[in-house]
Amino acid sequence: MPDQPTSGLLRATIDDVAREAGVSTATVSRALRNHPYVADSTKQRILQVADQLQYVANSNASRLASGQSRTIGLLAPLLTSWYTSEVVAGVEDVLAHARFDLLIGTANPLARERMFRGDARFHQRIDGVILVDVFCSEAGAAKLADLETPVVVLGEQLRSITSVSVDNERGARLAARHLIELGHRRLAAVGGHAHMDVAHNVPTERLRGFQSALEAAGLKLPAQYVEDGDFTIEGGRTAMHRFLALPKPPTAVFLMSDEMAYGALWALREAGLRPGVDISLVGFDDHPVAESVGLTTVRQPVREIGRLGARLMLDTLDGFGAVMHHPIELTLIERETSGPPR
Amino acid sequence: MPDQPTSGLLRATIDDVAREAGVSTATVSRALRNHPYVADSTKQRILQVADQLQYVANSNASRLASGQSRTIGLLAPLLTSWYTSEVVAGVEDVLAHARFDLLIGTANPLARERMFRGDARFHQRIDGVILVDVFCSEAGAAKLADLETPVVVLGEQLRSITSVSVDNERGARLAARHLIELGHRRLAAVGGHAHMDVAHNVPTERLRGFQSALEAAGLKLPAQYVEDGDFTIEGGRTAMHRFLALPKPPTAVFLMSDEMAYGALWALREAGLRPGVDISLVGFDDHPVAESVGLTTVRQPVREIGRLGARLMLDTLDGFGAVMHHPIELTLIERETSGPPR
DNA sequence: CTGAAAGCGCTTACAG
DNA sequence: CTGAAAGCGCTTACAG
Repeated sequence: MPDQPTSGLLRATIDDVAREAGVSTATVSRALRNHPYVADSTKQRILQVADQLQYVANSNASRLASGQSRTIGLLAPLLTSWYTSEVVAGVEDVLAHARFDLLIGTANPLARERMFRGDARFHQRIDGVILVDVFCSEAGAAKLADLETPVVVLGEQLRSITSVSVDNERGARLAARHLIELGHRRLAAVGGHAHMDVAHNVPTERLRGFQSALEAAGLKLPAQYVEDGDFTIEGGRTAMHRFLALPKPPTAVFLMSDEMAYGALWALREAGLRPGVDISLVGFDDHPVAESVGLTTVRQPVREIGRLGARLMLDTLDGFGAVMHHPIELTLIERETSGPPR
Repeated sequence: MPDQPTSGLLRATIDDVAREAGVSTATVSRALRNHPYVADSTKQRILQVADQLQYVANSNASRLASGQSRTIGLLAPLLTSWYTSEVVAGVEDVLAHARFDLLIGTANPLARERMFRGDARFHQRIDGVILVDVFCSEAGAAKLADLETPVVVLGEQLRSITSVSVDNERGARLAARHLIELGHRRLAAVGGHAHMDVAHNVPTERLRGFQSALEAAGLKLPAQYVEDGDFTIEGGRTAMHRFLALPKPPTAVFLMSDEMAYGALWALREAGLRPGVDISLVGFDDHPVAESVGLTTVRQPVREIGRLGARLMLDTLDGFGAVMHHPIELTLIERETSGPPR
């Protein structure tokens, strides 16, 4: 039976450990946080007593005393999308293990403004900020780099800030080339976020990549073959219906998210058309449901992106890790919704 | 320009507000937290100064001083499922607005044991616990009710503990009756979690309801018409393939989650069978993708369940809210995967 | 209705 | 390598 210097119902405090180990609380504090200059024998004894008493430092007290919040802020334009939830899950996972809290906020214009301005009251509560799909560009990144608060950007490649992103142009090219190789000549693309006040580089880059692959094959992308699908199922459905209503509909469509592709699949069913036979579809993400509907798609390891982002933030706070860009691999997964044109 | 008694870069503290308003910090603390016995004029002045200084209490300090952690624990057997993520999103939403933290844990046997035992060290860090789909039964609930820590149970109807749940038997009956009315006589069911060490009432209740509806119609549910789909896409696919391999396959299948239904849809496509024509399918949840694949399903407002659970917890902590069960409405959504048998 | 003061449980210069 | 002590920013009996 472990000794219980206080009532069995109360959590052990640092004083309990200090008393039991016959040292001061300062030494306990140092020993438990691996500070240098603690005699090895002392440290061993403290560790043992702490373990015996099942001592865990009160995080409110240690944060108050140290002035470190151990809290990371995360800003994203859309919190409810599958993509963002996955990223957040990855971030949360790593942060929780490091005993950091996560403060999530929407990247509305006000929050962005505060970020770029380096609003002290905003920063004082957090040790660092992770930006998910918040369009910065090099100009904004330069300002961010000037702040006292460490920033990690997810979804965009930046020079002056630690960032992790996929090569969107390449992903779109993968999709386009696949369809071109199958023999398609009339290709269309569905993006989104054109209406959002928060600028978004993702659809822009993907469209550029898609376009460049078409051009390389001597093909054109007419304006009526580009639609805004709002990155939602419903948006993808509407976009596909628009294509189908065209005098000369495309034979293949690239949708910049799997969710939009589900909407397109829905539209095809409504029109009595067979995906991969009458019209080919390629998505982007490899969402959990994609495999079951046979969707050909460009896979990106979303949760991994979140995990890596969190780790980079932790490294930065530890003083490790230089500012650099971390590219993430993209893979084309061929399934049943893409096939040769009729 | 607002006065800045301290450097513009530092967050205002309660002392700044007290000095500026010409009162003591005790009065500021009371005024800001709506305590009684603060003169109205004093309160107004303090509120104004606080607003001007953009004062926000340091939560570490207030939690340390008050001894209240303002943290709710959440335990669930499976954290990565869509269902749990939705519940958590609902809980988090309400809790964040109330400035409560959420501590998420897996409901593994150890954690459960600590719960039921009322382990002090576990409870000392949280103000309350929300249990999501952790099987308790009345016996376990009675023990939980004895703890000092408030508990809210989600997913099971209990007498001695505040709980919110859907009527699983009724939901399954809705699905069965719909299929029977369409003319089906050979009905099958896919559940899951039979192998989990954490007992699970959900599939049990749904199976019971399904069975009772069949019996009421003079039908039987043979053992080979019941499969464990593990509540995953892959599990649903495997289960459906087993049914199809039977000498006399069912003409309609009830899957206890939409994700399993996606797997069943996949299996049908692999077998060249048309859902709603060759075989009818009914799911459970109304997952975001369900509508786009035309899945007939029993809708439950999952995020709402999480929201309500969190609100009940907050009410309990405030001393409001009696122990009671809160039932949630279930609706059958008829779509294209269900139709008359061939 | 209000204030002086103790205390929450840690961390961290400072001195030894 | 170690300890005494101040301090982090609040809350809350206690006294008035």
